[in-house]
Amino acid sequence: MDKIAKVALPIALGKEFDYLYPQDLRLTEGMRVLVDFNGKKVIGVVAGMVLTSTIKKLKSIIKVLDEEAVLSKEHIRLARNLSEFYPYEPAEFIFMMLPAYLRKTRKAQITAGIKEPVIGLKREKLFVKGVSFPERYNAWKIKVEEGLKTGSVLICFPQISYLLKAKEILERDFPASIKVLHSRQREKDFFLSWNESRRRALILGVRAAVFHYPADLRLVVVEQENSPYYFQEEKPFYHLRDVAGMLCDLKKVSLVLSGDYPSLEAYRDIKENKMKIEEADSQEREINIMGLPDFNKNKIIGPVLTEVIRKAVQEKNKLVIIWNKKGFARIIYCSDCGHIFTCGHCSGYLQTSLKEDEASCPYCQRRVKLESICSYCRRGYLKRGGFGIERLRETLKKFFPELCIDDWQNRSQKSQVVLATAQVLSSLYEPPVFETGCVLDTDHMLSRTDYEATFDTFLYLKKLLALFSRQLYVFTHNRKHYLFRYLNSKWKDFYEVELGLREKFGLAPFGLIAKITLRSKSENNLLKKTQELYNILAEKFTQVYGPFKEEPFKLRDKYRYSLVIKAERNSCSRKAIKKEIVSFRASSVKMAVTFR
DNA sequence: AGCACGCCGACT
DNA sequence: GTCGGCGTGCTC
Repeated sequence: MDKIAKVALPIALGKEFDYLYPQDLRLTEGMRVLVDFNGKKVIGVVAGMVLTSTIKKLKSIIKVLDEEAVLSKEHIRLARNLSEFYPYEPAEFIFMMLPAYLRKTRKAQITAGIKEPVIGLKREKLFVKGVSFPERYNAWKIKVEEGLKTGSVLICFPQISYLLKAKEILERDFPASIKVLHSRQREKDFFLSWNESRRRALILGVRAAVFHYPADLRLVVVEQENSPYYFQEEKPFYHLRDVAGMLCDLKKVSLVLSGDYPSLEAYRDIKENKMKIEEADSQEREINIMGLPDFNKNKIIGPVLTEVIRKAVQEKNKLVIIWNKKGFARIIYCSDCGHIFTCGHCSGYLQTSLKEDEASCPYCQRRVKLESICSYCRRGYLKRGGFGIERLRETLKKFFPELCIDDWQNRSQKSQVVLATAQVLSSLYEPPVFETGCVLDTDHMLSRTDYEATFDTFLYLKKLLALFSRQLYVFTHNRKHYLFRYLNSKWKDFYEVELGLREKFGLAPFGLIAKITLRSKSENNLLKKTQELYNILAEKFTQVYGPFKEEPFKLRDKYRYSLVIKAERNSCSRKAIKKEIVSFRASSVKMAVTFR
């Protein structure tokens, strides 16, 4: 008698497929198999075994690729839980859990994962708040030590550079057990590291490492929990915070969130006593808010900035000016017809760097040679508009020819004024190197139209504050914005206000915001389809908004519209939205959904 | 998802 | 008449 395996395939289909296998074959869940699917040989992962099937003509498994299960039953459980939470199929998550090296028909010696019995493990959810990584690390280091006594510990970092910096510190305390998992490793190296991390390891990983956890996991630490890098920006969209939470619930192990400030999601959990907080902070310093007169909104360099620079130089303070706009000019336009140039494949404006006669598209990174006359009207010449950081530096040099002004990358002992974009934030794990900071682009951040703009600006300014040993100046034309009322009070005061607003308007972390983005090469067809979907959704949900043009509207030759559903934040809404998305099929239109 | 099949309008 | 775009159904 043959038995039947339920096989997950690397195809976004809402079900697993049944295949026969001989009874005497040693086959378990989590093993890779080669099967014939629709006339093609594909790799699948056994997601379950059954004795009967409703399908009459079953095919047999061609070949079993592993002797040892690559994934545990629990991994498959987690994939199933995730597919309840997010609008994707278990198979998509199962294949994310597989190291890329094993997505091909490679024979691999896999270490058996061990699942030691856990006796009386006390479980906790904790937020550790501290200004710098060393400060926070000192607070949760003991928990890592404890975890490693009986099993493995996973620490997630927002970026690879951050991970590598932290590794230097962690190596001093745990020299033997560190394994690293990130996307810049070669397939084979990642696989080897993954294989070695299957027992008694301290795993340092980035976002996706959460899917590669070992069976003997005892603790998950999410370092710098408020980082936007923890949200995966492409399909399947997910947030590490959610996945880590689900993983820890499933494995019944502790979760430590670590950061300078909590996300609003984490803060809500703290407030509702679902999570404890430990504050390792030293005293907070003040941010100097420099209100600017309204009449010269377009001038970046005015009397207030000039005064701040003069004062810093006089007091021999090193000054960093932050302006988060790359390059030289932000737009290129014709002096005669006024046409603003795009790359032709996206609707975003081309930008230039000082040195080049080339411009580049901020969305698709395509480089375009600039002609001397306008290719549209053939009359005008090309003009450069807007301020990128390179142009700001050139202008400042004209104002202060006697000063040594450098870019962040080229800073030296001699630099008196340094110009930087938000890249300075990636040096957050280092102690402050400059005395004074000066943020010029706060208004740009605040003018973003999404509801997270104020909160993001708060974090942006607080993070910048931590970089400077003496003071931080923030320039704004918008002095009356509620952010500035709370910037220097207790951080919780701002969180309370922000949380109150989110609750009032049904936004995250209270309401559920689903954004459905549709894209297609044909603009008319796309709008028609988007409206069709709107009508379907409007029947099922009370709050449906759109169609909205995405920014940029055209990206890599595809136009993009989005619809937004506001619903209650529960699994019921998630399921209902997922159901509608799956059943709406339109050829030539691609869809993606994000939950916030 | 990928592919085959069938319908229909456009164009040599 | 035939080419191609698009909707529909199916894959164990």
